[in-house]
Amino acid sequence: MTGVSGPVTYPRCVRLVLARCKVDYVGRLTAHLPMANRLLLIKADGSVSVHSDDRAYKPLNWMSPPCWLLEDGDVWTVQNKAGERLVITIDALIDELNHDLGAEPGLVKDGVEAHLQELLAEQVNTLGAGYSLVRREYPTAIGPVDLLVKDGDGGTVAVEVKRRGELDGVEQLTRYLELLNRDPLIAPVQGVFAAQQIKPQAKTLAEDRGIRCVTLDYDAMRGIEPDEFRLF
Amino acid sequence: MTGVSGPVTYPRCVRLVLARCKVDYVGRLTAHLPMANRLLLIKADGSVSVHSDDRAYKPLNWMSPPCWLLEDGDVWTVQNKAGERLVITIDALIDELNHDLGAEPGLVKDGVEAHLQELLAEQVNTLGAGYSLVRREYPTAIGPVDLLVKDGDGGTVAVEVKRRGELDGVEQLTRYLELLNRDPLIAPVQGVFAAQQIKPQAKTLAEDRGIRCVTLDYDAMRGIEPDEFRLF
DNA sequence: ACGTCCATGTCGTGT
DNA sequence: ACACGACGTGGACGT
Repeated sequence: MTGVSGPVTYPRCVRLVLARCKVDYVGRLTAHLPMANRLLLIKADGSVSVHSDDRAYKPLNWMSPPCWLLEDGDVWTVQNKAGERLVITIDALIDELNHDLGAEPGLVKDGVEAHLQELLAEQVNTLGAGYSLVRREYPTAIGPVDLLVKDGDGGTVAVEVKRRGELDGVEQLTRYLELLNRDPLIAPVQGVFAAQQIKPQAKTLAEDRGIRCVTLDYDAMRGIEPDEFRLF
Repeated sequence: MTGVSGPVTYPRCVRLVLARCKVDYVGRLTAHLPMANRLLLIKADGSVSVHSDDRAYKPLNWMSPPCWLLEDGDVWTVQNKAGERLVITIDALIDELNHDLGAEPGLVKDGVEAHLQELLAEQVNTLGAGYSLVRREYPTAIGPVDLLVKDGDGGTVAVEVKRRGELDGVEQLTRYLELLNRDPLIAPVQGVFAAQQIKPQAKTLAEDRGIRCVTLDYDAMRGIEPDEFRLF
């Protein structure tokens, strides 16, 4: 009805609306939803998502924060700074539920790539006798190498760590190796592709390029003391 | 042409539950959510997702269909065939809302990569005078090349079409070119990287590898008749 | 079932 | 702001 201007504070409330509506999105692409019953989920972060009763957790349409919802009668317009627009036209409200959920303590994860890398950094001799860590996230012009290590003979080795080893990871390591091997101060650099699971194509491509593949056992690694402690 | 997924009828209801709960996921990784108020969204497709009041449309935890929800008192266990488990322990139910949304007519999209590829296939002379289409999705052992075309001199050209041109796309085209150029019947094959927007690094890498970069204007292409019609 | 690739990917991190 | 890489990526499509 009336235009809203100035700073908008979101109610600390999740808002669930069941409504018969149609939706149009114009942004990175254009998309249209014909009139039908849907769930509109408006979160305290300002996000709006339009759900049907399928597609798992993915909405049919959505707008991510930061964005702004303007309710003008039965036309709800959600817009972001980039000019993307989500226009929801309400034909009929079916039901609505609001509630303040309070603070979210946060999700705790274990077993992501960072943990693998951390464990392998502590246990580089998993890769071979006499191996030692130079550093994690070794910086290069095209991004950091997961682990830079020395083998038993003092040769340099670049290690790419993945949970799941696929083609992309091999390409990534290949780019690093190309770059590192152009530097006469550090060349020659060998490559190691280390992952919990390595897809056959990735293994083939890697070995075709002279990259050694190592399969990691996260549970075993988690149970093993760091290299330093094992010296005693 | 249009991304229409036909209407699907589900017999059940969307179920919205506000509850104080804790959640544990054990599967591809392990994750834990301490006790707090959350939105549980159970869809007719069987999916379960646990939302806080932020994170845009992404749930904190979820299980995708096909999966099965077992409610045993205040302990809800969702499980899939791979043995991944989501255990939701309910401390208190706050509110609940159920409704049969009925059939979803389906989302219609316009402007995805497939449309770009389709338009460029009709207008290959955008790439150069005398260019002609051999075929879309030209099959190779490592996947289909978006467009295979002939240039004005009868030389073969492999085209990779992207909405946004990034490094991955260049790597992808490079793999195709390597493979195609090993086949004496078709070699030499030139590469063209065509996208609505090409990132500077992708452009640099592509041109370093002798791949030509072409920026596409989707709106303009949509307004242009196919090559065949323009011959008259 | 596996491989490949697109996605309004989203999200964090470092520059 | 941009670039880069991880993600329980998810999902579609082809073999």
